[in-house]
Amino acid sequence: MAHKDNTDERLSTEQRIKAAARDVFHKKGYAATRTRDIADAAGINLALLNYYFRSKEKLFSIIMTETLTGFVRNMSFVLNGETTSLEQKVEAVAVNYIDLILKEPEVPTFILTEIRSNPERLLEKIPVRKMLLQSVFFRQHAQAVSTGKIKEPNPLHFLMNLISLIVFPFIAKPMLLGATGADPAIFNQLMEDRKKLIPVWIKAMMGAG
Amino acid sequence: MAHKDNTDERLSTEQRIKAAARDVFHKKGYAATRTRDIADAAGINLALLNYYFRSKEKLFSIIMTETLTGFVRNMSFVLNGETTSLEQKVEAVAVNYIDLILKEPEVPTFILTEIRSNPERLLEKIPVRKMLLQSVFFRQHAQAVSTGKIKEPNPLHFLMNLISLIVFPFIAKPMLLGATGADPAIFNQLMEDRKKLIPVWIKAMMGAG
DNA sequence: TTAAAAATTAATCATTTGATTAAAAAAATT
DNA sequence: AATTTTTTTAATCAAATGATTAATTTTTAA
Repeated sequence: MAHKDNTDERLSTEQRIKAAARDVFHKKGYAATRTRDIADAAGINLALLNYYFRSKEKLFSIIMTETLTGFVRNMSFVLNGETTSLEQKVEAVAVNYIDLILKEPEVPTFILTEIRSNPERLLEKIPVRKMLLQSVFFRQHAQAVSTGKIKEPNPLHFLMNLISLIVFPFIAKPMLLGATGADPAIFNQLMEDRKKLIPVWIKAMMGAG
Repeated sequence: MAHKDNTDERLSTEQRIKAAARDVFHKKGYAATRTRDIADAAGINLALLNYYFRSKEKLFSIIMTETLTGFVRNMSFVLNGETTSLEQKVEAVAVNYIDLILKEPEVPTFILTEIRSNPERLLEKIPVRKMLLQSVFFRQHAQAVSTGKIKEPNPLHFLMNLISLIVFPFIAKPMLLGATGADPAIFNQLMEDRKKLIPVWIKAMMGAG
């Protein structure tokens, strides 16, 4: 039986395959990915992929779970901070997520397109519901509404707006670059700017109505 | 040689195939689509697909072009209206696009994910650049900035914010429904609400800074 | 009504693709 | 050093998939 211990050799090969799989899956999605592409990217024989991970499906499942948890973990942590204000949460989410996505720009599109093809199976991997509906964030939002500091009573609009402003530009990046002729460096600078702009915008818009 | 004339029969079959292809491609994307799925959905023999459209690739290209132009045409028209104000343009874009997407909710994700795999080839099909950079919208934005009515000087932020607030919720729909447990009817109502909310929000946020 | 053209189908091909197998090489254990 | 276990590879399989072909049916035209 293979991989029980943790020799450097074994781990290194397995990790190389996972890293390659991550790259290729993120860039092309499950359906367009060929296991041979992953093997080539990892510099290993195709059979090794199945030796370590049994199947494309299983390998994908691992990558997806890790990718999802990586993206949800931080959000969950921020939204449930007991000592931070609503404003501070908005600032933290904006900065953390833009930084995170700048490092791996393909992840948002990857997640959203793969969820399209199998919503239930992917979402069951993560307890998003409880994390969200009973979050400190939602409590604080209700409080701010009752005080009159926030006009829009539905917290989903608030959260959707925040995530939309953060994430969508990355999803639309190819279109934006194609449409404007701007180069990627300019795009990155725009996203950097938004780390400070989005909290200001959110504050202004959610107080309005 | 086939299809020269326009008998109802021929047109009807060709249109059936196109309609089916549209459905399947929109729902699953190019890579995950099987030509047999399209044939089944259209109720025709697989060979007929190639008889009329030569190849999966060519059929896809037709669908993609039609889908893209359908989505860009209206935007272009609104953004270049000479007689409408900036505010009116924002209102029109919000209403038109939310209505459009409510009718075909899979299209935004379809476009954005397919553009990822081939940005140049897909964007060359449409003259977005000129339409955008020399638009009346951009002119009016610059004017509003110089007047001080709008704080953010970069029109890309303005446009990105507007499109983000409109489109992203549809892309994130599966995730949103999974995360909240809400049903699709509630989602649609939220989107309906946003037709009026987004212009208010945009006004408030872009005047801030 | 008959002949030609167009549309449709069943059968089949060739390639791609995920996966397996059997053998070889490398590493670990005794 | 010898043996067992683990890792790696080349070769191959079987199923899926896009596409074609040759024959059949339907429609159009003469």
